[in-house]
Amino acid sequence: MTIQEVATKFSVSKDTLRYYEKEGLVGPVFKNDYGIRNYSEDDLQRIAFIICMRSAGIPISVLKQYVDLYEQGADTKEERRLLLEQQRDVLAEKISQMQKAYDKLVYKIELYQDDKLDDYIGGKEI
Amino acid sequence: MTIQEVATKFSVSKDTLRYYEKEGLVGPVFKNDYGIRNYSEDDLQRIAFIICMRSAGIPISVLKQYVDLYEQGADTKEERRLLLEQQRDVLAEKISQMQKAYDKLVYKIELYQDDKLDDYIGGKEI
DNA sequence: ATAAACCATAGAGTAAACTCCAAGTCAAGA
DNA sequence: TCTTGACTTGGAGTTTACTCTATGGTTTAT
Repeated sequence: MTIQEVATKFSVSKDTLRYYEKEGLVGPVFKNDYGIRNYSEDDLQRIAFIICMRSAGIPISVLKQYVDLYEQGADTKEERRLLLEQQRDVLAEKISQMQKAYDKLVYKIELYQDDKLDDYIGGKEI
Repeated sequence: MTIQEVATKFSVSKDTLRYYEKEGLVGPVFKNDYGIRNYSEDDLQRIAFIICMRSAGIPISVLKQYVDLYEQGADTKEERRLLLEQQRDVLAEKISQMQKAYDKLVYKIELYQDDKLDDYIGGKEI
């Protein structure tokens, strides 16, 4: 699969794919005699994982750590599990924060619909 | 309330509070003869709102827009409600993305607990 | 055979949101 | 009185994650 196809499939730019590879999150992807990338099924699965985690805001540095552990082999399983558990907890916290903000927004929108909101600068409810 | 007290109350840095003020999200906060800030109750409510929205990832530019509309008075109510509705939808989408990533993490952790994960580089399941 | 349309690399540039620094003012305690 | 510590400002610096640019090679259609 060419870089353009992968980029389209995952709705990211080709630059981003090359950037992830340079950072060691993906690949190294196989290249033909002219240096053109040809993504394998395994590459695609890795990319899917990375993009999913990135879309949730998990930093590249953490994903890089995980990938590095993975490439060190079975000895690091425990460490990898721990890392995933930490990130799961971070995500849970973030989701709860966003839910709070969401609820506040919904409440505020209701106030607007009921025309119950202050109109003036410095009012209690912005 | 002094800047230090506010910073402690909301677990942000004093620099961040001054930065928000410079960007026009908050205040202008009242200053005494020596230029020292004294935050009012209204300032605190505004700060609570801003920090809640920021913690959910809503950009400063969008919050600035909202604040600006607010300060233009009652004529902008409709526009403000629309803006909030848009941000509510953006948040909903983000929460769903993060939930997906969370579920994937939980599943992966289960695999680790059951020792069902590939150990080798390039394996299907990273 | 030449231009269009891909691909490549290295490295510079960008945007967002802080975060830090230098230089200075003021108030209180030893 | 002098030092310590909290505050001020303007502006520079940092981090993260891309994104773009310049330059150049390869295939394909006219």
